[in-house]
Amino acid sequence: MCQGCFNAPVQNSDAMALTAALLAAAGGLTQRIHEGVVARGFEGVRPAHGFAFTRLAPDGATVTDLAAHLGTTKQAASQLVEELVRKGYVERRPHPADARARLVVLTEAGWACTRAAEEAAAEAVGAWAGVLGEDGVRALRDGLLRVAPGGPIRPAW
Amino acid sequence: MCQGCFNAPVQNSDAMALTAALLAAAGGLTQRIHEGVVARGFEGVRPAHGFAFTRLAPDGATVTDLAAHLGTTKQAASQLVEELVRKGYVERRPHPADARARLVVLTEAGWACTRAAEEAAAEAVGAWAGVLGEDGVRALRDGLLRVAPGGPIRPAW
DNA sequence: TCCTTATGGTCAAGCTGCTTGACCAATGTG
DNA sequence: CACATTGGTCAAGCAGCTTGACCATAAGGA
Repeated sequence: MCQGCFNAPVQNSDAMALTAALLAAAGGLTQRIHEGVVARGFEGVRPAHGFAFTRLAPDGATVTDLAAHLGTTKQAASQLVEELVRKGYVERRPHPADARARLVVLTEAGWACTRAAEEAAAEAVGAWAGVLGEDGVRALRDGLLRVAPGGPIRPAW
Repeated sequence: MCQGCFNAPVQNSDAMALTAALLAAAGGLTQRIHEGVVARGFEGVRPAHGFAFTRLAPDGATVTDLAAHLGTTKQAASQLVEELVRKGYVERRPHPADARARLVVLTEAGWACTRAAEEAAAEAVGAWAGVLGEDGVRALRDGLLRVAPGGPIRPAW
């Protein structure tokens, strides 16, 4: 075993504990948000759709933009958009400045779903505030932001 | 929009920021551990295998145990074990107390890979200590542990 | 201008990891 | 000793993604 790592200030077992806690928290939070969205009446949506919504929300985006945001191929992004169109959450509009491109924008249902996800997230995080307190949650968020500034938007494993 | 949520102490946008930071941190850390494991010469391993290793490490486990740990069907767990057997990381031994069951245990290569993952995790978390300090990392870990005690081991989305 | 290259998007085929369903061997329970 | 239960595998199918090919528009240079 690498002596440097073995003798590092942060012990291996601690690192694994942090990793496990991080994965558990992320997985649990994602799950709760998803359940909250479903409970609010939005069916046929997966967490992956939420990652797409965060990119589409402000002013829409092209399929290529979305693919870059999600870290997938543009074919995969196109299929995801097609699915969201079928389900009524987004629609394709002609791009105002490029006849090749198509601007994908949220429909009213898409906006409603996005708001539902925000509510569900606030609810789940609110439960955390009951354990850590408002300050604790803020500290957690700030620590994570400082530590993962450029992390992947769509964790895939 | 739900007024209760809108007026909640933790604002929706804050909740989404925390969620994004959490996902980015988890995704980034997983990615770095994976890269560290690959850099140490272990090929053909995916993060999902690491989740399996953490269950098999102490004394081995049955396929059914593993399936429960990973949150999948036992068929999926069986296929994963088959793959790990092919790659030399685990082996199936007869179960000492039940002739139906088979005990899946790590081989020497499996142990080496587990140690490599621990080293890579310690390395990645060590980099975080450079930003947050030792105390900051500890606080982060403790906060996460308090907030996600029973979260899923294998985040899937 | 025309030709060439780059870019946005889709269609089609294939692969991988998982699921459901069926089944067998061994266990335990009355 | 029947009979339901449990551990495990085989087989088929599905969902989400990838690679490869292709078309339409755009951008840039001679």
